[in-house]
Amino acid sequence: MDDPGDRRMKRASEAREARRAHILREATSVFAARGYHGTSVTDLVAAAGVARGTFYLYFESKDQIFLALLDGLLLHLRASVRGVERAPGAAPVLEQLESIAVRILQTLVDNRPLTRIIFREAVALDAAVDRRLAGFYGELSEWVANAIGVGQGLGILRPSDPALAAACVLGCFRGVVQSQVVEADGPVDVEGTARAVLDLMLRGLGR
Amino acid sequence: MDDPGDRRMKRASEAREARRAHILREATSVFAARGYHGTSVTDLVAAAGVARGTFYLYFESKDQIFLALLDGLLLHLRASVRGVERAPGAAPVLEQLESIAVRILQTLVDNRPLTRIIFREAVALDAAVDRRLAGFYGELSEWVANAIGVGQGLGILRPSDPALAAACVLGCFRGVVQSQVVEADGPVDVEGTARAVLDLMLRGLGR
Amino acid sequence: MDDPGDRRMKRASEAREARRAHILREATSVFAARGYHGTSVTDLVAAAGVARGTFYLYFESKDQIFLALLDGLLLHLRASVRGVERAPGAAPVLEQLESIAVRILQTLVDNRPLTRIIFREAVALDAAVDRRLAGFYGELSEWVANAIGVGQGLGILRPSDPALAAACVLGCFRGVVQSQVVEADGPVDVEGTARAVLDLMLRGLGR
Amino acid sequence: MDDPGDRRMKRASEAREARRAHILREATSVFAARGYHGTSVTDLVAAAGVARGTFYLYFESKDQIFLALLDGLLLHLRASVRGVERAPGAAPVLEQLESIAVRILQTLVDNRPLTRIIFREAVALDAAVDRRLAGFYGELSEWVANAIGVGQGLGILRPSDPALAAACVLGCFRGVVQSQVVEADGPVDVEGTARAVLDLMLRGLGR
DNA sequence: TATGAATGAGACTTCATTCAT
DNA sequence: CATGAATGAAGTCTCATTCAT
Repeated sequence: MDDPGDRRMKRASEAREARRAHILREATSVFAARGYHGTSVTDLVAAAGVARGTFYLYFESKDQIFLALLDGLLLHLRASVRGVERAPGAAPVLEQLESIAVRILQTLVDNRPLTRIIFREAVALDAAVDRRLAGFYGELSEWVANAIGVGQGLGILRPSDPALAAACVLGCFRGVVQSQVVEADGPVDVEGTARAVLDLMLRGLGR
Repeated sequence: MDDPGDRRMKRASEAREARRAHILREATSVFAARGYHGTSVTDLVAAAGVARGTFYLYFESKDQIFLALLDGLLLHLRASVRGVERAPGAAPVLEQLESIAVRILQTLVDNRPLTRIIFREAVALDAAVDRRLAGFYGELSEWVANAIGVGQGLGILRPSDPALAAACVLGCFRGVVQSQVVEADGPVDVEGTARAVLDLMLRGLGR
Repeated sequence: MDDPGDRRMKRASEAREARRAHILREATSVFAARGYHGTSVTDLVAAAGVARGTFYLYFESKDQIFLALLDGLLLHLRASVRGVERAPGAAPVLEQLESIAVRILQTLVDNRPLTRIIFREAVALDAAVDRRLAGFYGELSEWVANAIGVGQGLGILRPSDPALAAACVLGCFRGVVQSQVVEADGPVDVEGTARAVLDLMLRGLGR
Repeated sequence: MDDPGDRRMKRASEAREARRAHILREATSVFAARGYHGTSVTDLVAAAGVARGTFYLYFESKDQIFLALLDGLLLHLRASVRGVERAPGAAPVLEQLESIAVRILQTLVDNRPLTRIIFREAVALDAAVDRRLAGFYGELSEWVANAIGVGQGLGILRPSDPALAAACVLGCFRGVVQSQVVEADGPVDVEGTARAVLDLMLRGLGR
């Protein structure tokens, strides 16, 4: 243990990781500002302050760095979504839902540039990106549909097609994120917004 | 009348219009299949079976043909959105809303390939296209927010931030279109879906 | 004689000639205003008010109409250049030279647009144009060199290399035309200028 | 000093300069052979033996490489034109004029291909090129007219319109260059020609 | 590992010329 | 003869990626 060769390798590997992270971070801003198609590799290397060749030492292609960016956000988002606990002593269901909504919204606010990229460029960039996003969205839909189903089973929610309802809920959420996070530029009242949206979805506009 | 010169001109003009329509129609498929950025003028002329130069006889540029496509859809959509009538003897408000929702949904279903492009590539296509889409979305948001405000004034809807509610409603609708029209490939129960979404938005998931 | 067929053919031929002349005349202005390369066939047909196809009924190509224009000017110029008469009773040699200079200058002034084209576009447009202009210039050089040789033989001019002197004389003339006819836009004192140039060439700047 | 980084940078910079010069040199031949308008970027890269993109690494456009070529020549020519010194002890005025003429002629002979292009394509190449050439010609005219004015003031030259005389002188010179440098292909007796032209311009053909 | 010059496929657009009507 | 829509070769320029140093 403590072999100098290992140490050197470890340090080198850390340096490598740091550089990769640096390029990725800078790329986020550039992609957010200019869009995927509006960004050239020249822009990316200029922002990161590295040579063109260096870029390809860390990322296979322009597609791949975009994919890496995307994966970073998806990782955060996945961590924000947790199953609703029904064990005795667990927090009330509504509180749980609210805290999930808050966490997701917070993650998106914290990663505003990245969120903008994804919301603006949508899909159709690349088959790989497509699959990634579609996959995540699919998971999310399923999770929401499932949660709705459970709620209906518990008698908390009224009967309706869970898949359609999930599409509605996600779309609604998406719409709010679009207007508050993507288009607007100011601070977001994460908790208030999450609560308002949930309230709207649960009780509707009517009465 | 019945001057042969006139007749010839009329026929020429018709032929011109037909050819333009043909190129436009083929372009829709190509754009839908390959995306806006993935489509080159070469693809467009190959699909339409005309020479490169011919394309430019009918459209100024790749941007312009896409804009023409988009404008066609926006025209239909705008026509689908009408103010709610409150004159005595007018149809009940809910029915009116439903019929608006049905018309919009139907238009999107009727123009599925184009709808797919727009939903998939979202914004960030082109400055001009961007402005067009953003403008339409802005109008729509305003219209919905306004309608909600009116509803609240009439005591039909409960109080809430109309802008946020509008973002929710549009997002919700968008989410449903995404899942039923863009991602799915089968026939859509336009009326049923519209009714279900409206019901959801008005009464919520709860109870 | 006076066969109606002949008459019809003649009239048709005249009409044809008139139309050709019309296109040619309009082309002169366009070429003068935009240059050879800056002029498209579209410009030419627009100026003449005929269809694209019609243009090709009268001229083989864009090159050929330019050549035709050129030939028109060269025809005029050639007519202006005559041998110096030495027969007893002929006008004094100097007077003859002056009148030649005046005639050439006048022709160029009368055909200002065309003159501009030739002076500005020079050569290198097309092998045919090249040969035409080079041929005319060669003839002119030879004629001037010959005249100088004759003058030297008569003891009117001092000895010098006639070819070099001819290049000088023509160049000098060309320079004056460039500044007075091509670049300037006002009226030209043809006689005064011709006399001044001749005087300069014969007696020099010195003393 | 002698930092390897510096050395590498210097070598790279030299290599860059060399390559640029190489492309420029080859371009001269191509332009001379095919004319400005007859030359495509494809021709230029083929002649230089570099890839399409490489060309644009060194020159902004076809216009710009031609401008660079032209600027090189104009630099030389401008350097050849100096004011006539009248300080006591300066060389006699005539000798000074002769040496200016010799230097200009020599520069043109040394850059025969480029001289040919400019004389053959004349103006109307490109707006920027046009302005450059017209500017230089204007300067030259002014300089000559001014020199003639001075000569007239000193009583060395006889009275005449300096502008017209300048046009004559430049045209004359131009004519000689055209016949000896542009059209002919053999060696040029630079000194003899310059002396002969000056003599002709000063003393005229007459007597 | 880092660099950045070089590459070349491919994008968009123009325009002289043809040909069916 | 007249027309003008159609053609397609050719032109300019960009940019993701490679590779010798």
